[in-house]
Amino acid sequence: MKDQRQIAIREVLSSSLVTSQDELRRKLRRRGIEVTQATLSRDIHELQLLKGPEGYSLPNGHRSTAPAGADDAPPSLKEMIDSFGLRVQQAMNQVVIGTTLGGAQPVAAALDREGWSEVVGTLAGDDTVLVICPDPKRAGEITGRIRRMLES
Amino acid sequence: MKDQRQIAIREVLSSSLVTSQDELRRKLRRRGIEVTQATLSRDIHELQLLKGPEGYSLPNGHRSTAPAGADDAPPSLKEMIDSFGLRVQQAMNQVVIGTTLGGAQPVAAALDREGWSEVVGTLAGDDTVLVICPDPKRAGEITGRIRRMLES
DNA sequence: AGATTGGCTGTATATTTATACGAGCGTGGT
DNA sequence: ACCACGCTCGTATAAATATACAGCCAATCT
Repeated sequence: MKDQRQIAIREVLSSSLVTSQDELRRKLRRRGIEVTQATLSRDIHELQLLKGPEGYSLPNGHRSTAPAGADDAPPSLKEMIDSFGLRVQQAMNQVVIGTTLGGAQPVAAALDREGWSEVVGTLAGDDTVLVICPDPKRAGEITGRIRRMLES
Repeated sequence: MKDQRQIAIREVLSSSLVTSQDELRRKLRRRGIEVTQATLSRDIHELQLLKGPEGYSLPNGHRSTAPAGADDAPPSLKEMIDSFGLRVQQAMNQVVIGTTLGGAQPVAAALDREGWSEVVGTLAGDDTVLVICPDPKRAGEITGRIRRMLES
């Protein structure tokens, strides 16, 4: 019942414009599927459909957030540094974090997530994260904070 | 007023999870922007933001409509900033441009294409472009120019 | 100047969506 | 058989979002 209905929903959406759940309900009824708006709300949630000014649409290939599967809390910076961090060093207003191979991206992402005001932006390669701070003073602040995580 | 607010909205969304317009309203208030839910509804419509089970998200750069003119002139920096740009900030002789995920590469490419003399080089990650300038003064020049594009 | 137009916003409210709760049903255990 | 559990769904309603309407302001026209 449910599976078939959800397939039908995707079919309807891929071929016509739907701007409300009630409209979707009417279109499904023409296909012989009769349900309430509440059920559609739940289906839409499960299918991870998106609603924009142009109505509902199928989940956009590129998930901007998580790969949808495992929904845990995102790992903290501390955990990332523990797992991947190797060394930190400051250079003027920049901080360079050395990581294990492949660890730079996750560390940079976790760093961004912290939302620290001393961080203007981060760039990650394969095993190096470059952190840009407004000035040397705040770069020092960040360096210390990360070094402390490394050493804990 | 409106332009600045809409930029702030994109920034908030790119860095935190927002599941309702009222939540967005509170987060904007912490940034000193105070508006009503009704206005946000209109902004969200104009920005073509999408809402899914995971909250609001930025439109996925690539407009689905009309894959028509595939090979036109390469997109201008202005267009790239409009599509992907979130924020600009200067740090000494560097300029950091925050973009939507995946937007850094195209923005950096467009920036290179401009051939500005104040730009020594660019580096792009996933959502951050680092622009290196000869000195702070010229970095300020670039920052202003890009900020103006953001706010248009 | 006074009138007119258009953009932006808030208020109030209509419309749409999400959810608390409970009923119905099939499965597996005792 | 009986019960417990889990899943699906509808009803009723809470919560969230969109919009009709009006006020305000600045720019432009007569």
